[in-house]
Amino acid sequence: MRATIKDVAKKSGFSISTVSMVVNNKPGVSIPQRTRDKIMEAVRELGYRPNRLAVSLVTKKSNTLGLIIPDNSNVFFAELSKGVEVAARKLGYNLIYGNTNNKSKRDLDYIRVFIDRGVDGIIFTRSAGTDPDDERACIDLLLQSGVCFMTMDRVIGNRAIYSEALGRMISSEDIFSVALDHVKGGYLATRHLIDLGHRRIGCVSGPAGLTTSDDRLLGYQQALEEAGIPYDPALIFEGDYEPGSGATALPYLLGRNVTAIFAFNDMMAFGIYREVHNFNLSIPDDLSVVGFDDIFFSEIIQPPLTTLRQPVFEMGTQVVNELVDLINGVPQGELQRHIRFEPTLQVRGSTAKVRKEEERI
Amino acid sequence: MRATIKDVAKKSGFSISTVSMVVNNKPGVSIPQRTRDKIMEAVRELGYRPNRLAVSLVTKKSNTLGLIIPDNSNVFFAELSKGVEVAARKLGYNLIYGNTNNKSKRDLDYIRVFIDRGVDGIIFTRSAGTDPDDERACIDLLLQSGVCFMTMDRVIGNRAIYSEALGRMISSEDIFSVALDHVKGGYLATRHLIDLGHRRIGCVSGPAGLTTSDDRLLGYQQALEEAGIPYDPALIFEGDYEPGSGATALPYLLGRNVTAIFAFNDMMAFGIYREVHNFNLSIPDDLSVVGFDDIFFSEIIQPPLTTLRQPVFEMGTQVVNELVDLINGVPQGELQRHIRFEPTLQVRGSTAKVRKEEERI
DNA sequence: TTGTAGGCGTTATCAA
DNA sequence: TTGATAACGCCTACAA
Repeated sequence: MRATIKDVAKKSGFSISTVSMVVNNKPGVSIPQRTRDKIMEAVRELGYRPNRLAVSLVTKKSNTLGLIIPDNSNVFFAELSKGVEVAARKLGYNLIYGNTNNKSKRDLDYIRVFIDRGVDGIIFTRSAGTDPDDERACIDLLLQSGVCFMTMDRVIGNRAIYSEALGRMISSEDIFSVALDHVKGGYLATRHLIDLGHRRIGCVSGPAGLTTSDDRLLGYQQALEEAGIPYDPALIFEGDYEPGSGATALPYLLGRNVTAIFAFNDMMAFGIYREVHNFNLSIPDDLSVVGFDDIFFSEIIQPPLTTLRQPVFEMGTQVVNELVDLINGVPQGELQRHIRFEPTLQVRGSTAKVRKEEERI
Repeated sequence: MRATIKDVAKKSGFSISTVSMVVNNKPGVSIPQRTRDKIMEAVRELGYRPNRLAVSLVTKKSNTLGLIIPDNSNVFFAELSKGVEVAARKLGYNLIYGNTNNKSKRDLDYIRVFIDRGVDGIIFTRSAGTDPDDERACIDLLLQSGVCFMTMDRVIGNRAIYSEALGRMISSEDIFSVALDHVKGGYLATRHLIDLGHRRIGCVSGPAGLTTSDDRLLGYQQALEEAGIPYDPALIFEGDYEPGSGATALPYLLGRNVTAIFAFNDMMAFGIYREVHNFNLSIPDDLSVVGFDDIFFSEIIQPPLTTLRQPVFEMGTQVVNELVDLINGVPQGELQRHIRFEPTLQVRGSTAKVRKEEERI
């Protein structure tokens, strides 16, 4: 069995409280070096380490942050988590992950698990699951429990949601967030294609309801409008951010004579890459493709993917900093409720000028 | 503040113990439906959920498994984790992750965190960190603490390590493991290249000391020997399983006139893909490449990568099953200490017959 | 400087 | 069928 503070007390000949003070280096109390040495020796010999469960139970602090991400196997999230982890560590927090595989039920599960296990704060990137009840349940749980939390990447609170915990509709003021300016990203991607002469630009969007998708679509529409190109909803194929839906979208969009496709993330763009061979087409000669995220593979794939870079590391750092401020009770006035980052367009080989004969279409 | 069992007791008019019994559905005690209803109503109204910290403190069970993985951004581990997570869920366990970024100090950190927070079991895939002291410290901590644990993928215990906890050298019998038959994988990869006529086959290995690398190298040597090709250590470039080292290895190996490269994982193979353009060479015409892991991208990259497939999902499932058996005290005789899976060669477009003029070399 | 005692939120034992 | 009460391992006033 593992040594407890009692064992250390017994072995060293001092009382439990003295041991506790020494072990935790309590400031303000002066304990003779000799006592300290004796106690620490006992600690070493017994291999004593405080039971965090017990400590948290009484201190109500765990020095642990919970991170909920929707899809571990999307490199974008993996890289985002890295930023979070490094920042958390730097501030002395441990990080525990929950991966929901985009199931909204698991969002709820993990929030529960984290709260019940006393994390100090939660970083929440919601799943793409479509059940609105689950979404409401999540934020209600979060709000009601009183844990500090930040939403990341996929923002919550821009849709009309009634919160029981609040007893009113949720506003964007209730929920802090760190994310990219997705509208701008969508705009830049589309604008780039328009500049290359494309006019029939298809989209493989993400699930409707996710800000990452809705906002990018908004940016797409803005760019079209600016260029005087009418918006055609038939050119939007709703994907799910996984490669398969990129592949599915391809024949649909080709059937609508698009000359370029804006995939709302790189994974789906890869799905298009994989599928495009079956149509005997080549990127970018026959079809331009723009992705989103700029994950590692986008650079090495052939042709290298034109895409929008997200400053993942910085974003990860920011959520943690903001969250920890929140935890430490920094006055809300000094906190930025919504932090937005700028996407940058990485032009690579997957986009090219539209071909002359296609321009006529 | 969050509602406690006391609040429920007060509100419902019953005692704490009765509430506890009802909430936990204690078998064996018969409590009138009317009592149950009243209590459950109070539970609902107060939104009561037991504090898991307190529960774990007394039950010594947390229903949580800790998973330590070395590199979140390597899709292979992401997919492996998925299998683990699904299996854990199926058995009613929650899973918390720790990502070490291949820093051996963090292995230690996470093991501590997990133990101190009372996980029921740990699945440990060690980092590639090279400090042997850390490695020893890890297993000593694990062994000494008495938590159930399994090593996964990267096996521990095949090297000579002295354990203080055990008071003797560690043998492979002390540590359970689930992994691929890496020797066989190395053999199959090399054999495939030999069958294509290659005789100067370079390797980009993983860090020496990791079984995944050492074993694959062994397989490589076996295949060479079988074919009567002398083993040339100069053809082995020690990588770190990250893409960059694939890129670094390329000029080194090309300088040694290899006609094929066996990269010990797909990530490094991608590094080679990225770099190969700078040498005006093409895969597979000028250079055959074999990877290892068969992650998603290997199929869509051009040319598609010949690689060794690991049954990640099954492996994830197995570790969990085995670990939970361990936790439940299944007699050790009924447990398989070391479970090995078979790799399968996926032949794709990155390997081809060696060119005639090169065969002479 | 050190020890005693109370409490954190539960479960479990044993009476009533 | 229910309710005290003693743990669990630790921290923290408050006393000594």
